[in-house]
Amino acid sequence: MAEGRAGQGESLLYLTDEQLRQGAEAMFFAYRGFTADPDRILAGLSYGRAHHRALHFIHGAPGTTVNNLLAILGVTKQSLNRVLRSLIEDGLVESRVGRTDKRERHLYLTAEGEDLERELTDAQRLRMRAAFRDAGPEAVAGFRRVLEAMMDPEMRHQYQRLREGRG
Amino acid sequence: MAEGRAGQGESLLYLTDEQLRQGAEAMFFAYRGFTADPDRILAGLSYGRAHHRALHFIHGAPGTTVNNLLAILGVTKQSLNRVLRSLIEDGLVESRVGRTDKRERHLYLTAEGEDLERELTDAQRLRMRAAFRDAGPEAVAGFRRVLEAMMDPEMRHQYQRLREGRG
DNA sequence: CTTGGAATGTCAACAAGGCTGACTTAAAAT
DNA sequence: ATTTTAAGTCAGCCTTGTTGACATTCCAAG
Repeated sequence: MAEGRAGQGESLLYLTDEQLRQGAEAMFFAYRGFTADPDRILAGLSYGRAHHRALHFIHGAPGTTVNNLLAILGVTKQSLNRVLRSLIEDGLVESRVGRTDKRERHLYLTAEGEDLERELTDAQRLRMRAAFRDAGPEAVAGFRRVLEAMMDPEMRHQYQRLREGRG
Repeated sequence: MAEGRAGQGESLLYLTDEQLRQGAEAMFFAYRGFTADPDRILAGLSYGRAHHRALHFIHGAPGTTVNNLLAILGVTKQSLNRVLRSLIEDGLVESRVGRTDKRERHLYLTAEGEDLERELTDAQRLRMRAAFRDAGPEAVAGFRRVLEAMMDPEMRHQYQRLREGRG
């Protein structure tokens, strides 16, 4: 179906069903690569991808609350809690009761937590750096533009807030 | 590729740790958007993302064998089998014994299977089409170049074989 | 004040979908 | 005839999602 419109002369060729199909497959295979390196490291420890995500975002926004993290990660609080609990028990994350609102817990990485975060992120960054270098700056800009357009609006705001929060 | 070299003065700015961090976060948020629409549909039925993947690749390569599918999906046969069994029982997938090699099972979607595949894919495509249109053809080309560079080499071959197999 | 509702976080139990290991059956290859 | 390969099954484990029930804390309305 669709396919339509391709005419026009020059090209909405990147909007054909086949192109969209290829885009979907590219997302699927690339995401596997994207998570492969940290997953390999985590397999040894008794942690999974969820722990990596928590470490990543706590590192990026120290002192964030559980609720905040919930919104970013998009999981239920019960699901996050399990992950957080093991990280806290193992001394990778510190949870401090809020001083103004004692219901809140503010989250920080310990030195040990920072170490693991760096190890995981370095593995991931190595691959991403190579991909970015191979593809070149123009491609990277396009990559980001498409990904941003693909997010749910709410997630796009989260993403942009994080960017701005770090300059 | 190439492009590289962007030059000393000019900008390897897209390779700074902060840029790579943003790239990682973009992947995370975008992948959530990417899977959100089909997930919503599947939630109602008693299927999950794994079923969608199976339907997608059987649709794209009718008659593929179980082993083939295993390689593409990158899961164990036990894991795939659970999914495949329910799809076969429910009449969405047909499994035919190979004529030249009777050990093999060749997989096809039934009419009903095609229907669900199309429903899921349409939902996903709608979002992707909008993202591609917003970002423009240049960006889409870059998007694909970066994703391809991010895949494991083995997966990149799978991806390219699929592309070629469909022109 | 006090009290009731909302926000925050915790505990328990369940399901999906990965995984490994052991084993069977049938067909093909040697 | 023996070994290897393709597929499938059974059992059991782990991670990471889910709901539901509950405790604590805060805050605002009465």
